[in-house]
Amino acid sequence: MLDKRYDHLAVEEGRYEKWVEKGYFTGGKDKSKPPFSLVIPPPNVTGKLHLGHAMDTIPDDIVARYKRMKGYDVVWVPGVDHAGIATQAKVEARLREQGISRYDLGREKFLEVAYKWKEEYAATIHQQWASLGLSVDYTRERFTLDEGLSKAVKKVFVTLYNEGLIYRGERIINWDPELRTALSNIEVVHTDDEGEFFYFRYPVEGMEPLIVATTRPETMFGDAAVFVNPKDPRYKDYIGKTCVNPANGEKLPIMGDRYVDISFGTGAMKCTPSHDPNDFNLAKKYNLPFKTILDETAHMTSDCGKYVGMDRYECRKALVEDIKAKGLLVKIEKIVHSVGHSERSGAVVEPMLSKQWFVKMRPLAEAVLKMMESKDKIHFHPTRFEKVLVRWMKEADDWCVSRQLWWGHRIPAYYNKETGEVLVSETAPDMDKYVQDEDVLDTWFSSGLWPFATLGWPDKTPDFDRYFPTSLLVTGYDIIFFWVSRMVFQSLHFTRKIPFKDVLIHGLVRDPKGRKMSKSAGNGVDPMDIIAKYGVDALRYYITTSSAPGLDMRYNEEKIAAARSYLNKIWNAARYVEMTLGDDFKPEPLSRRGLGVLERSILSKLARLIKRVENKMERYEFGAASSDLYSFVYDDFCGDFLEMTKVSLTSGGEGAAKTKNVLYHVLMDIVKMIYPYAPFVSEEIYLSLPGHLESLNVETYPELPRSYVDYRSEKEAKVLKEMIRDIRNYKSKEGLEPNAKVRLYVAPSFPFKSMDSYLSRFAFASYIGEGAPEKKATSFAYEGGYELYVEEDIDPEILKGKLEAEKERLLKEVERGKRMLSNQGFLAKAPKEKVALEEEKLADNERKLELVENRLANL
RNA sequence: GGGUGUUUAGCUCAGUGGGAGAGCGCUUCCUUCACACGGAAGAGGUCGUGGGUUCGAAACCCGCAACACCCACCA
Repeated sequence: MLDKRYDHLAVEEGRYEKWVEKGYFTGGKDKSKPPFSLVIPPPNVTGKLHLGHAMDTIPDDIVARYKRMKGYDVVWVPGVDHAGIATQAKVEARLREQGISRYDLGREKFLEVAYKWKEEYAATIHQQWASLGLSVDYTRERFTLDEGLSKAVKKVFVTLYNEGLIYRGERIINWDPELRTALSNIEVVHTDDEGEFFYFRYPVEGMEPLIVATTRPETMFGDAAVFVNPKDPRYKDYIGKTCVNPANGEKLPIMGDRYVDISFGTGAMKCTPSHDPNDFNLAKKYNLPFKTILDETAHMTSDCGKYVGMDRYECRKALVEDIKAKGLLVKIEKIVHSVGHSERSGAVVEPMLSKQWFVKMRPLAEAVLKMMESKDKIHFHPTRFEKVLVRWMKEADDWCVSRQLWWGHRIPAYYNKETGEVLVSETAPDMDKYVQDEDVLDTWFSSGLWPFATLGWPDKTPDFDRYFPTSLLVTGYDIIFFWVSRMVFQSLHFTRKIPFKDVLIHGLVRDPKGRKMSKSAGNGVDPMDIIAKYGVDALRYYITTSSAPGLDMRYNEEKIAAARSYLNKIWNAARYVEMTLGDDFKPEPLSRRGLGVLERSILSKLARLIKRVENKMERYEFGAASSDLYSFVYDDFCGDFLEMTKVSLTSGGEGAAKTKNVLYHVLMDIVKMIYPYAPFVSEEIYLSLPGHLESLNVETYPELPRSYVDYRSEKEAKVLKEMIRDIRNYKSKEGLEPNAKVRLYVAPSFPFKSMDSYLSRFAFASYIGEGAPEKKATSFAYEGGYELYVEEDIDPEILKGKLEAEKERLLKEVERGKRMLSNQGFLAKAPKEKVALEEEKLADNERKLELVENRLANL
């Protein structure tokens, strides 16, 4: 028997561990079932899970649990991501607190520390998966740095290299001077920062000085030229001349190129080939010299004269002062411009000329574009996110994959110590002769292999054969570029298959004011706190039902409380059913034979509900599915059926037994349908009901044949409900006590006459009769087309007012119906069923109107 | 400079080519034997704005506005 209160702590306690022990989440036990597979978006081993992880994993879990019930062999692969740069940054920060740098430790020692860190956080993540109730298959758990993934990474790197799709080259890359590593373009976050625009005078022999504006004076030591637009009349005569660099007195050629925007700044632009991607291109075009003037920590190199060793900003300040002293500073303007920051360290990214490894994107991207135009494309939900993938694939530049980090997959490239010859190989060569590349790969390089490498690729494993491509991926729109795109092209290239058939995209959880949640802003919410306070089932329900797919949601604690109230409602309904059934209840198979109207009605609604919910679950529309279920639970089941059945139950006998059986089956089906959302509380209820299996985890999804659909019974039940409501309303408005006795007469044609016991119990309407009412009674006409006569006297004025209002309403309805039905366009073009429906409504309203008018006339 | 999304009840948000919805909040009433994490009744909305398509538009199309986000090398 259930406790009086739904206590989420008691309900959740120890349950998950039991499920895992029983192996309910282990896939592949029954290969006769169709496979359904997913991979978890592997969380970074950088810290605790946040609400974003809940958004990733709870929908996965709902689908996994639903699919198991629907008879699929579900495999959900869990795992964690080493998260190269993010983790290394954290580990280094922790070391720094102890006054140690990674260089003090050296590579090997540092990796030991990092592995310990990984173990620590992986343990936390496991705990939190348990708290969230994720039905992942731990027998298949993976880690991006484990042996299998490492093998896959090497294989992919070497193959791409041999195919000419990975190359090593000197390019302008984004350099994080704090973490001292290269970054890919998408790891750079641009923000509009306030800065200064410095206007300097560049002396030109025999002419007016050229005024050049820059936001980055310190890079002037690396300048190779000054450019103007050849179409710019102001500077026509300058092209071909030389000017003097105010920073170091060196002569710079003045050159013309149409790249220069005449309207921007002064129309004259300095060119720093080694520290700006555009300048790099210009320098290549005109064969200008490259000079690197910043080191890996963004301090000035020896090419910068007396400024050597200064930090870039220190240098900027000092240099501007010096130029000002020389009288070559024209002015300083405040500007807001876009500045690139490292996604991880926040440091201002320095564009630097550097030798790095790149993945050649065009051929790989083209394959994705072709796939997305084919019949076998990946289906995104909502579909608009397909455009995000496609756009990025159209624009993707070559991907810089080498990182000057230690935590990650070391690049399988080896350099001959003597000749410098490059050898790229899955197996290490003779290390006496060769030295391995120091760098590791971008963490997304391995994440990009996740769906197939976790299933065994490059080996031909039974899992890979059976479960790949995976069925569904759930992730946020913010990592379509980072992750989804990489998985897609790697998968297409190496397995010739898409990595997943469906992608369900979710939005971000924001704070109540709509701001992004972040640690620094201190507005984050720890899901574990929510779970402690409201229970994980409430959190799961909230996460999956409180917004439309793909849209951001604002964190709203009230909704979590509401979710909890809902679960509490189901809990108490179950408690009532249990109490009602009694100890000796034995569930019988359902049958429609001998059921009363209310039973037939609730089963009819249930049959239709199951279909609707199922359709929505199949389309991953959890919000829509649960709102159907919600109104069934609240209104149809708790509000109407539970209340009404109190009548037939108290009457005892055959009818009561049948009602009990229906109560039991409807509740069971509700519990099964709520299970994917709220597995803990539903399991508790399920196990307390008779006729259960060992766990809901091995149950099947509810089914109720179409033959249970019975609109007539639904209508009859509805009329009963309306009559009760009307009578109660009526009494309340007339100032009668709720239990005032009233008498009912219905017309001989009234179709639903089997309701007297219900009316008596819920409306104290003691009698249903036919024919002419007693003379002294006061009458009122109601929506359902019946009449009520009350024995007590009623103020005729109040009654009149009420009738007038009703008449008013009905007149409008009738008018609307008539207007529609006299519209030739409507009659000609609207669907037949719609027209018929309107005709029926009109007739109904006209009949009611007549009743009301008669009443008024007789007052 | 491109692109996307949002705009619906006081708040947070669903919804969808055929009569405006939920939760919370608010008003009135009720601790009656599942549940006060409850029940009953109720107030509250020109569905951002201007056009168009349609028999019919809050929904579809076009423009506009506000807000949010993404992409892009404006020195």
